[in-house]
Amino acid sequence: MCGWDQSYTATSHSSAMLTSEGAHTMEQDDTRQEAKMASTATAASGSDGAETTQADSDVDMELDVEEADMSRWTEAEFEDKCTYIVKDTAREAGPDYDAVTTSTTRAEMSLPRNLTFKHLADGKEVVGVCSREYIPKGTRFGPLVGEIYTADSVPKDANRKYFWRIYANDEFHHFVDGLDETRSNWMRYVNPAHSAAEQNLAACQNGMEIYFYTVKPVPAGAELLVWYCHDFARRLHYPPSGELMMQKLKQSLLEVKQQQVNSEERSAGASSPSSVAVTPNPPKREHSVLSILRGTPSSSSTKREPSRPLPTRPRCADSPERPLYPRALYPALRPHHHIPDDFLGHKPGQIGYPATRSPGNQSSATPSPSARSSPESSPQGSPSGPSPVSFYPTRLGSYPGYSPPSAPLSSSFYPPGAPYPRYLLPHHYPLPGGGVPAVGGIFPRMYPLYSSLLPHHVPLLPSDTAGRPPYLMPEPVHPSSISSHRDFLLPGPTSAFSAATSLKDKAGPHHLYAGHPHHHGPSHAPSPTAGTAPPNERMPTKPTSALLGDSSDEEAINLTKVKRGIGSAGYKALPYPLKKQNGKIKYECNVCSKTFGQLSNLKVHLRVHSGERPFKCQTCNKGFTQLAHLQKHFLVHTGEKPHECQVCHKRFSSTSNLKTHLRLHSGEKPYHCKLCPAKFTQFVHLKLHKRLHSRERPHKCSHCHRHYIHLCSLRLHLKGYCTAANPGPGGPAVSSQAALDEVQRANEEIERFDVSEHAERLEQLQGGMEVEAILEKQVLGMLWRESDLKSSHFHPHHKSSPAELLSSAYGAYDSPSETSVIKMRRSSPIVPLPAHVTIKQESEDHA
DNA sequence: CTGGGGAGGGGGCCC
DNA sequence: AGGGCCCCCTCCCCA
Repeated sequence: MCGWDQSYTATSHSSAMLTSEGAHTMEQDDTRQEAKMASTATAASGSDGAETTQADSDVDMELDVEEADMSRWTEAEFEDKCTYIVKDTAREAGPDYDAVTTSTTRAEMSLPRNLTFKHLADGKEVVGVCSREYIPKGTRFGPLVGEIYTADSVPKDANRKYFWRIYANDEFHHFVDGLDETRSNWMRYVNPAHSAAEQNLAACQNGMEIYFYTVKPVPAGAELLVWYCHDFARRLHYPPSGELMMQKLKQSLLEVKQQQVNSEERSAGASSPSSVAVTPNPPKREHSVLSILRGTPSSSSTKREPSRPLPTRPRCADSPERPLYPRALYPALRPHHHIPDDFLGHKPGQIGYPATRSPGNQSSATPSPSARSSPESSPQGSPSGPSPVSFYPTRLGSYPGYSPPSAPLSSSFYPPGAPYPRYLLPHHYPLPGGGVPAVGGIFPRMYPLYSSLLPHHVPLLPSDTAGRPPYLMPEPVHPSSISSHRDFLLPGPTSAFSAATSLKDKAGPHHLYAGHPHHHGPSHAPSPTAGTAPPNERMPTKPTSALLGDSSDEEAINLTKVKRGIGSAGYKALPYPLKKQNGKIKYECNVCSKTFGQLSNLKVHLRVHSGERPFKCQTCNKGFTQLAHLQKHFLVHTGEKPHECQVCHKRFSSTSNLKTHLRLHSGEKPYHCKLCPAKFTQFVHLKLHKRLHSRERPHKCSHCHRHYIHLCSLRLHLKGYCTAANPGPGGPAVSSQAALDEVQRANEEIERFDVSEHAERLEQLQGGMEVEAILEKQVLGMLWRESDLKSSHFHPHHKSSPAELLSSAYGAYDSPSETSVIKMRRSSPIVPLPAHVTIKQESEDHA
């Protein structure tokens, strides 16, 4: 497949000089096509395989996506099963757009809107990519964009930090270089995952492109951290996780240390730090190391580029034992650099390799940690900071050097112009002449530890590749044959992973009234002022597809559906999980698990998660998820109020508001306060009212959560109505559910009493056990009576509540006579209601 | 603080 | 499958 090739630290790929990595001819496009075909075939066999019913496929697929361990997925499975596609934000300028036209690079501009960059605290430098919103599992980002190099076209001074290898038929095909921010996309900024736990993206090669798939839901604000998918790692002989990688690295370091000892014994001609990395005449030991590591003679490997079997990773398939990141080690080049003993002394990982192996000039494919700025993964130190040893604490347990420092990032951490040389790791495969390639891509940014262990501030210079014939790719090539399905990706205004609606639906924002902010062009005609045109001229009627094909805003689409749409034979899986509830098929939302009886409802619902608002108001440019909402909204501008109250002839713009209004006439107040008799016509009013009851309640029950304003209330509660405490004498039995219900009701009544003026007055008048005894008696009496009256639940007449009883015990009951000195502020909490009135009980008990 | 209205969002049902 | 319509709920503003 491909890899993060990182061998050189040159600042750009401008040079046409061929690198040492190969003097081979470039793969032909048809090869890529073959690769894609092969990939497709693999996908078919790796996922659904045999014929299944559609329903089965759907369910299976969804189960796969939701529950499957994606770490075991093949790249084909990722391609087939992932549900969402997030496309890059389209470039604002033309194809020649670059940093000249704006201070923002293309790479930054390409960031999907559901993502955000992580910057250094004091700078603009991008050090990572975070999610802006929840991103569901199974979302695909990509493809990776960058300069395309074949083995022959790689500039000799190319900085390989951001190199990714594209393979065709298990043979190297070309590089995608994300180094140049004006030619790459945002994916270059994604940091590598240091562990499987933190990994939320899996890098895959689908066709001839690199994609990142979410392997777990990514909550808003979380940093995207990528690691190779299983296939990817396996083919590169990389560990399947960051942890294992670190084990490898550690072990490599051990070997490095050994080699260093050996080299120092026999070689006194150590190169200077700067020259070491590019020493054209590598020490002999490197040769042997390479041979050991690769299981092939380094001499041969140095002459071939990955596209050929010899030097490429695929070629290493015969030596599975090969260290995964041997190339990350090049201590021999830096005889004096120090490798912390505590680190080196660390027990090697399980995936070991012969200790005699020497890292030599091999470099690691691990990404640099440049973007790791989070507290948990921030890069260590700065080029001029403390020693690497001190920079890498032991946070990662067995990978001490791996853990990020607690020290905050400094802008100097990533010197401009110097693409994180400090964190560059040697490339995996050997270079001719033993040069030390800088690592790049994601991995080079991944292991600060590594670089920290390298000679201090030694820039990793390009290996000696002079003399190679220059080869220039005409343009970054994105094998179109591979990503043909992307042609079906259509704009989605705001979302990164819009639902898998139909292509038609995905064709673009239904942009009737105003230009979408992200759309550019003629469609952006100024919208008329509200009310200046007849409503029927501007009233939203139907979504248009005027912007169909304008992918500028498209960031997501249902991958599965797209595939089906392009005729992927045999693929029947739906992008939506199917569930059966009461014998009916339900469509379940991948994000929130909400189910819908109709697929169209789910599709509309998915806009909630995706943020897609296809229906735009031309007047105010506000977007809506549904046309009906836009239509309703439009009344704001027209002033139209189609709904009239038949009682007072007042008009309303919506039926909902009319209905609320009608309660004023009917007297219906469906929202009742549980703690007092207050009732409201609108729920929001009840909510506001409830704040009144949230005042301090100093008398807390030591057995349960209840707390009261008045001590007498607490005492009453403790008299036997605290289910957490032993029921007191006379207290209700709590052994049955019915009894529990009784107690619950009693406690509710006590609470009502507590917040009532009765409690206030009673506590002032007297108090003590005598009062409580009376109150309790009344409560018990209420409960018994209530029990007796259960059969006549809809007793038309007033039914005494505990609070009333409590009050009446002191003559405070606010009976119609209203003679008592203590009156309830309002009427009784329980009042007869018209049969047609629905009481909307509060669902939650509150303070 | 209460009460009324405006506006928007989500979802169900039917065509 | 998609669109249309409707309802319910919620939030906000203001008197």
